[in-house]
Amino acid sequence: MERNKKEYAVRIIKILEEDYGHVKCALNFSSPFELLTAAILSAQCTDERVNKVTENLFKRYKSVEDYANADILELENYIKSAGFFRNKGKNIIKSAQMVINKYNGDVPQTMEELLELSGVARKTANVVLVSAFGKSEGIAVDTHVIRIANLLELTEYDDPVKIEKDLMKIVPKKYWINFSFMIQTLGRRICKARNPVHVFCSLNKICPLLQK
DNA sequence: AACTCGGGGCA
DNA sequence: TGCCCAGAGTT
Repeated sequence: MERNKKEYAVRIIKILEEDYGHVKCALNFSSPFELLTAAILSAQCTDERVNKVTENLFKRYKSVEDYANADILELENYIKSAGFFRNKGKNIIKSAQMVINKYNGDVPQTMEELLELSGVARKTANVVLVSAFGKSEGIAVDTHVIRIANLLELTEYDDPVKIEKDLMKIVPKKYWINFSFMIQTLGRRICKARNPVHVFCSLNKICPLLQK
């Protein structure tokens, strides 16, 4: 079963690479801490909306110190439209303080350390590792990945931790980074949670949903 | 395992 | 105007 699923996964990846092989992180940022901030904001929020928020946020706050010393109410005002802004504002400031106090101002580069930061769990940590540092200790699993991996019958159930473990067994390691980017892009643009655009889907020849 | 934490887009 | 989208933390 594992071998067949691996071959199936690679087939999917090869097809997706034709359309999405060049795709990178959808979040805008110009430093690791900006990416960390954007990634924290992206919880339960689309990347497009995060980019809208960070456009002004990144003009107002330039350094990790600026975030660590930020007035919570003022910062919250900048990030309101990303939703859950009271949690996220607190988390951004607390994470900035920890980056300064514990890591000398540099965003840490391991999963274990990133998970200690406020507002950072596995999905966000994976995003930071991949896009800020080009490292991957796992596969970023968001709702797009859950939906599409289940749809393609690569995985089952909806526990992101379990899905990530299963995908790490099925997807060859050299594809981990691109797999997330490509699936997320497909999920945002084509294979949406609602009203998927089957005609434009790269996978419409093999999608189990369309074979019945 | 179940709950809380908002706001924006679209019908 | 009400439904749906998108993760982390706490109990």
